[in-house]
Amino acid sequence: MDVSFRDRVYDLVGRIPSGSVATYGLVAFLAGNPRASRIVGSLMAHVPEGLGLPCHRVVYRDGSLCKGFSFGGADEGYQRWLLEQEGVVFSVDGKVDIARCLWDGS
DNA sequence: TACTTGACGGATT
DNA sequence: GAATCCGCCAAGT
Repeated sequence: MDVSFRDRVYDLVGRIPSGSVATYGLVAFLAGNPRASRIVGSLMAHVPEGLGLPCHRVVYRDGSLCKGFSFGGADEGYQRWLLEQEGVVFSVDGKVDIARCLWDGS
């Protein structure tokens, strides 16, 4: 395969449907490296903006977001707002309800 | 070219 | 239940 792990991650993230979310670990798993979750995060932090990847749909395993790092906005509330606009459900904890909105990779 | 750091996550202590 | 360790790949220095 002449495609890098990185390219697979970009492709997968770009396929996350609106109203669903994926976790770093899930993307890493689908990309072929179940333990490379941190790599996914690292890639998201350096992903070319030109690809227009919906990075805001990628969250932690427990549904929380990266505090201090938001997508397209200066405050973390922006990412939550974006997801809510897409129909993603949030729990009372202020986290994404991944039990209901987790993308299954289809 | 080599080393270090980094949006994570699961297992272990 | 909380804290720590290890593993993975890419990008920056």
